Amino acid sequence: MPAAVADHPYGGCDLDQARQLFKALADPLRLEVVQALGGGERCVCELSHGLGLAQSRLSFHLKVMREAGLIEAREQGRWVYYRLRPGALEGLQGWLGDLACGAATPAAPCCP
Amino acid sequence: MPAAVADHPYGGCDLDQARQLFKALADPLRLEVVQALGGGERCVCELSHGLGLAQSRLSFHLKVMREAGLIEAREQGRWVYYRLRPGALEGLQGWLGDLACGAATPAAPCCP
DNA sequence: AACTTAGATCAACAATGGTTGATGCATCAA
DNA sequence: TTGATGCATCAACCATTGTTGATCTAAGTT
Repeated sequence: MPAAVADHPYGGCDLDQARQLFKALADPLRLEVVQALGGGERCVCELSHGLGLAQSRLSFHLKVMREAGLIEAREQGRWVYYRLRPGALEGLQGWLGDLACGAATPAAPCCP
Repeated sequence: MPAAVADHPYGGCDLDQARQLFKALADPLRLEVVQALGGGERCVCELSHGLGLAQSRLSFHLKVMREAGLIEAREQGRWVYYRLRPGALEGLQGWLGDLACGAATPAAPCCP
């Protein structure tokens, strides 16, 4: 089997980073949160009210996304504001771009 | 809460499609397969030998990815060749791009 | 100091997802 | 037609994730 794709031709994040980010994005509730954060920074109570979520449930998912490096928090007094980590999105886009490069090559016949 | 992100400003796939693709990418084994397919079309036996996987296990993951629209199959005689669906990768890149647009906006103070 | 509110964390439970070995169904070769 | 090979599918089991309600801490308020 020929080599697949070089490691980071134009700036995609590494395999494990990508996996964690994909996992963080692989949940409907988290995607809603991510979409909300796509409009800019939001505080937890805003997200919780806006999406109608139990606080504990939201907090759990925020943690998952934070630990994956998808979002980051800014504490201010009694509130915590979350935002998307721009590097994360770029990293994933890059990773996907890296991947797409060679993907159109047809297979050599398998076992001729 | 202000509106988040418009539905498809420049060609990202829709929310549910994105979720399925992210889920399909959120597994280490599947990522290895995807990376292999990044080098072009491969037949199942090639993948199975190349990655040292039990046939049943590989077949399971190929199905997950196929059903998510991430890869597609081409049958030829006794073999089945898989490749990445280019639209899938572009769709995700677009979705991520859509998202990144407004993400830098700072939050209005939450409950002033 | 006593009270309230934002948010994190925890423990118990529920649900989803992945692995393994067996079986089935085509296709090709002899 | 018989036998072998490539791949999909199934059922049973195991592992990882998500949910819920309770509890905890740190700011703010009065």
